[in-house]
Amino acid sequence: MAKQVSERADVLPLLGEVFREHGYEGASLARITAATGLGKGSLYHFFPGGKEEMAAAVLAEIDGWFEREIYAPLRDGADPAAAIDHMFAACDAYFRSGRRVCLVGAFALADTRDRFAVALRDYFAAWVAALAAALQRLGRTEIDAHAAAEAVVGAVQGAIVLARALGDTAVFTRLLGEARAAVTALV
Amino acid sequence: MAKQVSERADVLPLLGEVFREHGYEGASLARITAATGLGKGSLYHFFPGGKEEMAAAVLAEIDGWFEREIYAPLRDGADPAAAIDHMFAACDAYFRSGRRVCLVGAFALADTRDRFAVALRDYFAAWVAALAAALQRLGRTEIDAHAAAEAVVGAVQGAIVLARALGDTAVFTRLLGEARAAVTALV
DNA sequence: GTCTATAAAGCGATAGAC
DNA sequence: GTCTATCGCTTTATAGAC
Repeated sequence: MAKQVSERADVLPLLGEVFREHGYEGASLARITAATGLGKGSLYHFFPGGKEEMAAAVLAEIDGWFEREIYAPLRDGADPAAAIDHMFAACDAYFRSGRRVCLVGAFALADTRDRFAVALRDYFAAWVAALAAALQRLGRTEIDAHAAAEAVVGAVQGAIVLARALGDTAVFTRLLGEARAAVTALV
Repeated sequence: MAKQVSERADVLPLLGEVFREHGYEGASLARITAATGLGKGSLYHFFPGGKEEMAAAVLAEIDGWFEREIYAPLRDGADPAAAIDHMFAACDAYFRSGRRVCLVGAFALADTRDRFAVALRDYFAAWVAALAAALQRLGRTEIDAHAAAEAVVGAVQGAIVLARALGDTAVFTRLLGEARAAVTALV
C-alpha cells in the first residue's frame, strides 16, 4: 500500500480516491496515511491547512481535469458533435460506469456543500455552460441548448446515484446512452 | 429547540432531518440531542442499537412514506396518469425543489452505501418498479416502461444534486418538468 | 521532507441515579 | 423514561527530533 511520493501533485489522485470512497468526514488522516504512504508530518508539510486544504486541492485538480478533457473540446474543439461523443465516453470511463462516485456530486449532497460551495457551483456551471456551447454550435437556440445541457449533466449525476444504490452498472450505461440519444437526436 | 417527545415514531422525522443535513457520520449524538431534545439516555432507550439503528429506522420510515404516498397509487391506483402527476408534485414538495436532500440518494454516494445496502436497493427498485407498472398500465411495453421509469427516477436524483450544487431551485423544477413531459408525451 | 510523540477535543456508547 | 457522569477510543492538529 505504501508508495514513495515526493510531489504534492502525485498525492492528489490518491487523496481523491480516499475522499470518494469515504467522504469528507470519513476520510480520516489514518486512512489518508494508509492510502498515500505519507505520515502526518509529510501531509501537513504539503497541506498546511490540513484536511480542508487537501479536499480543496483535490477539487481543484478534478476541475482542471474536466476543463482540459471535456469542457475545452466542447467549447472550442473543431467538431462539437465529436466532443459530445467524447464527453459521454469519458464519463463512462471516469466514473467507471457508476462504480466510482463523482466527488463533486457527493460533496453537494453532504454537509461539505457549504464549505466548498464555490468549487461545487463552478464545476457544474462550467460543465453545463460548455455542453450548452457545443449544442449551440450545432444550431440549437441558447435557451434550448442550456436546458438540454442541464438535463444531460443531471442525468449523469442521477445515473451514478442509481447505479450505486442498485449495485448495477448496467443502469448507468443505459441512462447515459439514453441521454446521449436524446441530446444528439435533434441536431 | 428542545421538544417534548415521548414516542419513538415522533422522533424519526427530526432524526431524518439531522441525517439529511449532516450525513451519517456528521450526525453526532450531540447534534441529535440538540435537534430532538432527547438526552443520550432516552435515545439509547428508544434505539438500543445506537446510531445505526436510528438511521435504519429513519430509512424504514422514509420507505413507508414513499410506499404509501407514491408507489401504491402508481401500482394500484385507479388512474395511473394521475398517480404519475401526483408523483412529480409530491417529489417537488418532499424534496423542497432540491433544497432538501434525498437521504437514500445521499447514503448511496457515501460510505453508508454498504452498511445500508439492502434498504437503498429496495427503495430505488420499488420506485422504478412502481413507476414502470403505471407506465405499463398506460400501454407502454414492459421494457420501454422500465427504461422510462429508470430515467425519471435518475432525473429526480440528478436534479437534487444539481440544484444543491448550483444553489438554484429553479433547475430542479425545470428538470422535473422536462422529465414529466418526456414520460407523459408518448402515452 | 519525514518521522514519532503528544496534545486537546470530540466521538459513540454505557452505567447508574432518580 | 430521562438525566448526568464517565469510559475508552478516535479524531485533527502540533511539536520537535532527525
